[in-house]
This record gives sequence, C-alpha cells and structure tokens, in this order.
Amino acid sequence: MDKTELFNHFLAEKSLKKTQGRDNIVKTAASMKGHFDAEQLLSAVKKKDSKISRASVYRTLPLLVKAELVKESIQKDGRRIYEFSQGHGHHDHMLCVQCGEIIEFRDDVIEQRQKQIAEKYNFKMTDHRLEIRGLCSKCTP
Amino acid sequence: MDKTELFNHFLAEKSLKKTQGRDNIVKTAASMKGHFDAEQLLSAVKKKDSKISRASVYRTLPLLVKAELVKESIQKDGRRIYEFSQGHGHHDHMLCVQCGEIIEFRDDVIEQRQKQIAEKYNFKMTDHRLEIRGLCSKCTP
DNA sequence: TTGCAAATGAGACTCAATATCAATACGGAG
DNA sequence: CTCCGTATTGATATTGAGTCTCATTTGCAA
Repeated sequence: MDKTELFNHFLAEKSLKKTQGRDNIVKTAASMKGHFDAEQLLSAVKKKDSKISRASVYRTLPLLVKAELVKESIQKDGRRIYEFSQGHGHHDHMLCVQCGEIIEFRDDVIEQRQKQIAEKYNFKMTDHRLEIRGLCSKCTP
Repeated sequence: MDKTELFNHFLAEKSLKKTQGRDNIVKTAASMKGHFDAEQLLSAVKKKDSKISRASVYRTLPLLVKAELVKESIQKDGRRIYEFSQGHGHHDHMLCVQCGEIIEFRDDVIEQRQKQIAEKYNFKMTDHRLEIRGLCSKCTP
C-alpha cells in the first residue's frame, strides 16, 4: 500500500474527504527530498496546481503529521521544518548554524535513557526532540 | 562578582555601552523566577522603568544570552522561552502539553553520549537542546 | 441526481520579532 | 568637567509565519 493510499485510508477513518488538493499535497510531500517547510511545500504543489492556496497546505500539513506520513522536525529561525517519513524511523538532528545543513542520527542509548527519565518523573512521553547545534565538518576551520 | 557586574564586564569587552536600560533589564531578568518570554520580561522591566521600549528588551536579550547570563530554553507556541542562568548548569526540559509545566532534568549519560555522537560526525557542538513532550504526572489520567 | 456538510481559495488578520529613524545619552578626548 | 561623535533608545512601522473568515465550490451518501 503506497503513501497516497495510506493517506486515503486515514481520511476515510476520520470521515474526511478525499480531495484533489489533498491528493496533490501528499504526492508532492512524498516527492520532497530531505527537509522542507510549509512555504517550500506550497511552491512545489503550485507547480502542479497553481490554484492551490497557502491555507490548504497549512491545513493539510497537520493531517499528514497525524497520519504519520510526515514528521515535524526541528525549528529553524522560527520556521517549522518537516520531513516526509521515508520509513527510516525516529532519528534526531544536528543543525549546522553556518551552512544550515541538517544531519540525521539515531542513538539507541539516548532513546532508552529518555524513556527511563520520563518514567522516573511519571511523565508520559509522547514525543521528543534532540537537536545538536554547531558547525558541521565542512564549516569547521 | 555578581551578575550585573558580569554583564558590565561583558559590555566593556565588546565596547558596548553601559546604559540605564540595559542595567534594568539584567537586574529584572536576574529576579525572574523560572522561565519567561520576552513580553513577560518587558512587563517586569516596565514596573521599574515605564518608559522602557519593547525593542530594547528584544535587543538586550541576545546580549544576555551571549554573556551567558540567560539561556534560550525551549519554544512554546512559537514563542521563545528564556531562563536566567542560576548557575545550576546545563539541563534539559520536559514540557507538559496539557498544563504547560516545564520540568528540568539533567542526565550525564545523555550529555556524554551527545559529545561522542558529535565527535563521530566531526561536528563541533556549540549547543544542544533536548525536549521531551508529553503529559506530566498531574495531567496523566 | 440532489442536497448539504466539508473543503477550498483569497485575502484579512494575529502576534512575535525585527527594522527604521529621529532624538537622546554614554563615555573618551581634551 | 565639558564637549562631541556615536551607540543606544523609544516609538512605531514592517515583516513573516501561521491562523482565521467567509463566500463559493466540491465530495459523497442517500
């Protein structure tokens, strides 16, 4: 079952309507390489459907997140950054403050440790975000 | 050497001027308990100096961050949250999405692990932020 | 096919944060 | 201590991401 179909199922489950706009948005999101923000997605969708409105993209993004097709990634200069879930599971990010590159990594020790900490505080973790800022290897003098 | 004096040294080093406004802002920031955003700091400073402008607070906050007297904490509803560095060192945050409570914690295993990860990628870490979202013990059904 | 609720497009609106700019105040030179 | 150039300030305009509104359109169940 491909991503578009998954989204259709999601819509059906929630009694939401399958529309041309939503379809274009999922398809486009799925074709985005790497990380993107709402405006970038909007421009991309506009290439297929120049009539799509900013509001539709902003309205559909949370749906894609709920459907787990898209993940909210880090925040960059106050902008929300997203990424399409390519099935490669949870990971964290390093952000180069110089060139803006985003490097993904995953560390099970940290993952495990977070669970333990949440438990210790009786905190029911639904989400977590680890962001390392600094200079990537290319930008280090 | 107290915090205000530290800031004066910072200003001198950077050839910035010591002004009444900046002084009120540091002193007020130092008196803030827990986490605060720019608007809260502004209202607090206004109690001492009703003429202080929003711009001055927004201009001074980055200075306080550079002087390491204030830390940028998490983002909450698109607002930037700060906290005065009470000398209790680095820590991370859990944010209750229900009641908004912010719980601080510190875990050396995670800290250590982050360093190792950054090294592995030849990434020069300057800062990092771990944010666990979910429900605090009070808000868990 | 029809009826009506859901969804859309266009643009107004919000709100944090930044930029502008004339007036003011700091602090080094004298 | 006084004067002067420049950093800083206050007031306000502007930006920009994100949200809201509402008349119009569209999907879909009957």
